[in-house]
Amino acid sequence: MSVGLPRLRDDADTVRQGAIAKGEDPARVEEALALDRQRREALGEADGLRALRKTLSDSIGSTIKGGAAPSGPEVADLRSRSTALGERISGLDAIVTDVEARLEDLLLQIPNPPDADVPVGDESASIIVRTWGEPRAHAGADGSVVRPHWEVAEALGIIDLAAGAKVAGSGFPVYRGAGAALQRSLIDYFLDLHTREHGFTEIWPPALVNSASARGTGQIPDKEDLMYAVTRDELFLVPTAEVPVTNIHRDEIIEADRLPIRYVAYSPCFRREAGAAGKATRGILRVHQFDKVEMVCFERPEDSGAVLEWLTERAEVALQRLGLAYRVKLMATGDMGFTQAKKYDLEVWAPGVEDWLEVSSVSNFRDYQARRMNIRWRPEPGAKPEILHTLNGSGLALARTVAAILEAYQDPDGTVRVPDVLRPRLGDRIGA
RNA sequence: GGAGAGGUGUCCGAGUGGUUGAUGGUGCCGCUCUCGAAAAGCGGUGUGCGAAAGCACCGUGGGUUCGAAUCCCACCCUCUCCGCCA
Repeated sequence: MSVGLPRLRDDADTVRQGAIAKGEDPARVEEALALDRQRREALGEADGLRALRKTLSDSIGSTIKGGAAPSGPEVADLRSRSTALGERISGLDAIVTDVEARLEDLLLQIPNPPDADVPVGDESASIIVRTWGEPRAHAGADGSVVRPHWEVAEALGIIDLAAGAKVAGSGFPVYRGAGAALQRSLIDYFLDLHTREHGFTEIWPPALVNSASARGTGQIPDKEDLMYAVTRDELFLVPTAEVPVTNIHRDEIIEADRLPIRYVAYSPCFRREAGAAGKATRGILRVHQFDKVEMVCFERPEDSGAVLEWLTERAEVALQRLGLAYRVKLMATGDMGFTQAKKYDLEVWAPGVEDWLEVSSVSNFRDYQARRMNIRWRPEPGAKPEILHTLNGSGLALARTVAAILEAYQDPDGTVRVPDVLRPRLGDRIGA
């Protein structure tokens, strides 16, 4: 992903301000502009020399055809001049290659400027834009308390962390019985919701991707440590379905009548999450493998702003149908990451751990991601292709949603009521 | 995993070292003809960089050469047959 060179040249100030707002170094903008000038200079000179060489080579051809001896003095002279040009050209090419590599590297370090309506500041500047539902209190009127999901799950025998640790390692939960069925049901319910009611096309993607795809969505180079790698085959386990699904259209030109393209995909997600254990990682709050249904949109540039709102609402519908209280947070510049122009997080209330858990992140990348992947569209037949806009959002991530269900639907006797929409699939109660 | 065939423009398909960015067909756009359509005819029609001239791009990356879509090497992918498996 990267900021486009034309924008960098024409609108350097916005890019610079955006970098500052996101806490990145704005000096990279000037460095990139300088490298861009260097590149164009060397490229221009090399192109001129190439044109000259082409003329010379052509005249060698026509001289020989005209009857001159291929090894005669006339031809030999042309040849040596052409060789000399070739040497100068390869010298310039080496410069261009080097400058381009440095430029590309530098562009990767310039963040996507945030939209104008994104609050500037660190985490504390993020805004809760709305809240839905009534958060259940941790303690009931009768003095009972809602237990954290790992206690409930263990008592019911539906999540077995120890078994997962034995067969794979810490952070790889085993779901058992009704727990496993709950996973399957949620995936199935979310996919049905988004395909039947929201018009998405279902995709079942590969769970491993090659390095070109990992590069396309920006996991390489900056977030490479996040992924599990199968080095023997140069493949990576997907950290999110965003990676395989967005890459479907890498290096394509899409005709206008095919837009928008909206995919929804389930995939397991694998994340190394090298980091500390603690309160935020207990139970299944932060694991190495979890399941997620992801929505990915390819849009006309003029639509992406409105589609971000729409996409956020699609994720909200999933939480509403499950009857889980949640809040929508508009992320501030310092809290939103490198590649997004605007991002909402959905946080569900978990009364057992007494915390809001992030279960969905919905982002508009504008042209940043699509440029990196070279995904374009043609506004009209015959028109010049333009970079399109991409967005994605979880709809939803399972592990934390499951944690919220186990806590919000918990009864004092230790059993868990099944949310209405899942009852046709699961029955009325887990643990009864 | 083994053997063979092949990767060229929207698609099909020519092209084995010198005006080939690439013949031809097809698709698409425009015009002519027609009441209209079809048919027919004529013209146009790739992408990137560049202010432009121009340069680059024939799976990818190297190499040979004055000059490579064309020759050499490595890799990737697709298809067919065999093997193996869910």
